[in-house]
Amino acid sequence: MVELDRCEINCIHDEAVKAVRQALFGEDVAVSLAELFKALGDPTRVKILFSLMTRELCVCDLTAVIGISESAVSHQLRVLRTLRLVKFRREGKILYYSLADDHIEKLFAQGLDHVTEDKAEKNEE
Amino acid sequence: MVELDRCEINCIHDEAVKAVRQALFGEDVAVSLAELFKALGDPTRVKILFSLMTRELCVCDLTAVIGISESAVSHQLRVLRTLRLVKFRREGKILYYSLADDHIEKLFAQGLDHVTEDKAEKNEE
DNA sequence: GTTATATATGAACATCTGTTCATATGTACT
DNA sequence: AGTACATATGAACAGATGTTCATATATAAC
Repeated sequence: MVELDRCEINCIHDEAVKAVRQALFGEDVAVSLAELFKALGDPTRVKILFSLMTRELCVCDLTAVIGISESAVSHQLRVLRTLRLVKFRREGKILYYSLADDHIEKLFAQGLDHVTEDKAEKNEE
Repeated sequence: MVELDRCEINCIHDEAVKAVRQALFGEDVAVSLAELFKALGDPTRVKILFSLMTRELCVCDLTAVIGISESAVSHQLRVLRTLRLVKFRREGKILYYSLADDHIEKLFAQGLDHVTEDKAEKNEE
């Protein structure tokens, strides 16, 4: 947190700023949160996660479901693994991926809520 | 949806793929969801939104709270506005921004859940 | 050991993203 | 009209991101 005791500009509501700054979580939390959402912020990864909401799948299955290269899927799975959004179990040569926990489903549900509500609101496109 | 009647590779679980493909939402929904999450996937925007969870603030306030340039804040507010995550009201020259609806708070709550749970799990860093 | 299959990974490259800087818009006041 | 202030916006540029291609693992079967 950069401690700016007073900003040059003068339209500032001092008490509000002070209060909010105190309520604001730390830089690390903001970054972690952003990383999580960023991981969810790609169509390919959204499809992967949504696919895994139905059942566990191997990399090949995901390739077939989503329709992109195995390498691309694998790379994206790594991102999701790093952020603990998916886990996997090995069975011979095949790796079965599944969702790491149920947070993702709840996040998706909330997200879909917002998206569909938007669609209804603007009523077009 | 690209209709690939059969993939060349042969580790595929046909029924699973078929079932998941049918359950999978359309390309447009995936993209919309990804766009929403992508908007939440940046530390600056996370801070802006979290700040607005406390109370409505003008651009200057946000600049002071977060500690980045007014222009940067303004650009990010545009992103958030476009995705209907924030709204604003004018009072003279000052624009007061606030959260567009309560979805964001719920999304943040879920996200924080995941992040803090992760932290506890790996128990380090 | 070799070969085949399933997946992972590194490098390369084009595209996207966020900030900065300069400039424009809109509102209030004189 | 003009000036000042709050915010928006466009261009530019560095850094991040996602895919492809080639190559490397890991397991199974021979």
